This record gives sequence, C-alpha cells and structure tokens, in this order.
Amino acid sequence: MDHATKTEIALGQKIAPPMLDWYDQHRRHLPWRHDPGIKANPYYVWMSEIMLQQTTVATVKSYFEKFTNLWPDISDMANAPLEDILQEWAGLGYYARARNLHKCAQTIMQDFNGQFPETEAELLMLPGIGPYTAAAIASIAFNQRAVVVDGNIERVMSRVFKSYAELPKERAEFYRLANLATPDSRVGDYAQSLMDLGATICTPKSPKCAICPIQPHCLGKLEAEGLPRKAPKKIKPTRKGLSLWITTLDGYLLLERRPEKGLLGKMPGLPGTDWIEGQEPDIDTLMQKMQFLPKLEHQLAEGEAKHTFTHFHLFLSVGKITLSNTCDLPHNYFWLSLDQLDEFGLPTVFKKAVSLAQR
DNA sequence: AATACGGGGTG
DNA sequence: CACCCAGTATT
Repeated sequence: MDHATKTEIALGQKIAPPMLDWYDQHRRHLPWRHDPGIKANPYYVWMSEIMLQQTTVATVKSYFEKFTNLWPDISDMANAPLEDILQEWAGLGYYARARNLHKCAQTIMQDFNGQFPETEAELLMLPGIGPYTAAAIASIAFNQRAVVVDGNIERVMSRVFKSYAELPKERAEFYRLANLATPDSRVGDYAQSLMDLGATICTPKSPKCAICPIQPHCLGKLEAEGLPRKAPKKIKPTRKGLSLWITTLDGYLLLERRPEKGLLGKMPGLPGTDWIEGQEPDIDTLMQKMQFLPKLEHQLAEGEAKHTFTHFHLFLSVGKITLSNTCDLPHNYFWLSLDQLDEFGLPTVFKKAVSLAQR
C-alpha cells in the first residue's frame, strides 16, 4: 500500500519546516483563524471549513461573520429553524451544506453533549464532513496529526514531487504524497500554510516560484503550470425553462419551497417548469400544476436570465401574471411581500429572474 | 468510479 | 468563455 522510496521520504521531510517558518512570517488574518498560542474554537473551524468547501475565502468571509453573529455557538445553530439557516445561506451555493450544517449541529448536541468529537474517525461520521473536512478539523481545531488534502494541497504535492498522477482518478496518490510531507507537530498550522501557499504562490496559473519557500526542494518547478494533470472536462449541456412572476395588486409575490432532494433543495424560488435539455419549456404541465390560481394567462418578460450551474447552462424566461389579490395555496407555496423581496434569501438564479421581471 | 451539486473570481 | 476553488453524498 505504502511503497514510498527513500528519495520520496527524504523529500517529504524537507517540506514542513520551511512551510511553518513561512507561515509564521506571512500568516494571513482570517475571521475564523485563531491567534498563535490561543486555542482554536472548534465551532468556528467547523463552520469555516464547511463554507470553504469549493468556495473561495473572499466569498466566505461575510457569510462566516453573519452566521457566527446570528448563531454564536453550536447550540444556537442546532436550535435554529432550518428555514432561517437556508435564508442566510442563500447565494453561497451547494445548499446541501446548509442542510447538513443544521443536521450536524443537532447531532453534536444530542450525541456528543454539545462538544465536537476530536478524532478524525468520529468527525468523518458527521453529516457534511468528508475526508478533507474531518482531517482539517482534527488538525486545526484539535492538533491531531491528520493528512489534509484539498485541491490546493494536491496541486502543491503534484509539483513538489513532480507527480504525473491524473485527477480525479488518482486522488489516492496525492494522499500518499501528502502523508509523506505531513509533520507530527503543528499539523494544523502546516495544513493551513500549504493552503495559503496554494492560494497565493503555488497558483494554478503563473505560479510565483521565485518567492516560494519550498522552491529549492521542488522537483516540478520547471513545469509547474502543467501540474497536476487533469482529465478533460465534459462539456455542459444547455437547458431551458420558464419561471413565473406572479404578483398581486396589493404587493405580494408567489414563491414555492422546492423539494428536499435535488437542485436547490429546500430553497425558496419562483414557481415554474422543469429545466430541460433540447426542448422548449413544458408550459401545459406547468399550467396544470398552477390550477389553484384564478388566472393563468402570462405575459413574457423581455429577454432571458442566463445562469450556469455545476453541470449545465440555463436559459430561463419569465412569464408575468398579475392577480387582483392573494388566494389560498398548496402547502409548498407562500406569498412574500414585495417590500421584503430585496433582502429575501433567494438562490442566485432566481435573483436573476426577479431582476428580469422587474425591468 | 461516475455523477449531482452553486456561484463568484480570474485570465 | 473556460477554468478554478479549504469537497461531500449518492448511485
């Protein structure tokens, strides 16, 4: 399983010391990052790591501040209604993270007496915590040796060891290399130093090898920009859909709560058709679904909202309907006062549709 | 092993 | 526009 050569072992051991020195000198202040010598707040470490999954530091900062102000500790988060958490998560994406955040907080209150488990294996069993996050929390919050491997660290390892392993297929090879480089002490600082390095110096394009603290040991520096090797991406198909902007004369907008599973699960949104590849939106089926409304003739807003999800492009048109007043609704629909719309937490695709309807 | 799952920033 | 990002859960 672990067939490291003596050369690999020797190289691995050269990485942590200069990285920790560099971290001590260049450590960035981040809202969730504890000062040197101060104990980490596991709740902050957990919250930040969940938010940072596939999401940049710049994007996360304001969300982290908002969440820790609204819910200062794990019991506050566990007791909050899920709808409130989704409302505040809106715009950050990957909404299963928010649902799992809530579930995880409740699990920790019920099964762990409100205290985070400190081992990688226990953390791994919690909702929303996978191999990366379990290792990150164990090392950063509890100073346990754990092999932390994220996209940054894969890139740094591929370059330092000049590995031609291809992502995502050979992810295990980068774990093996990262293990060779992981020290036994200050593991949390070490993991964060590598991630900072990947974000600022060992970048995907135009890496700044000239100022890299481990450049003297780096085997791949001459071909850094070509590493790591990655499988070609699939092309995204294009889907089309129609959303409905249904308002009343007394100033309410019709919204629906989306199903728990699937895209934008449990988030609020404009009612509309399914989003389908290769055919026009199925308006007949939509109108049958909206039979509870007194009037169904819509007027098409000019243009389309364009939005790209992880695995498809969307062209969304908007049909406008004006009703004289509100009416009774099925349980997954609700009226929102237009006064509250601007600060209401809608997924970005629906924010775009709203701005189209309001033009 | 492959696919579903957001959105913003960058070159 | 394509690529990237402090990945996880499901199939």
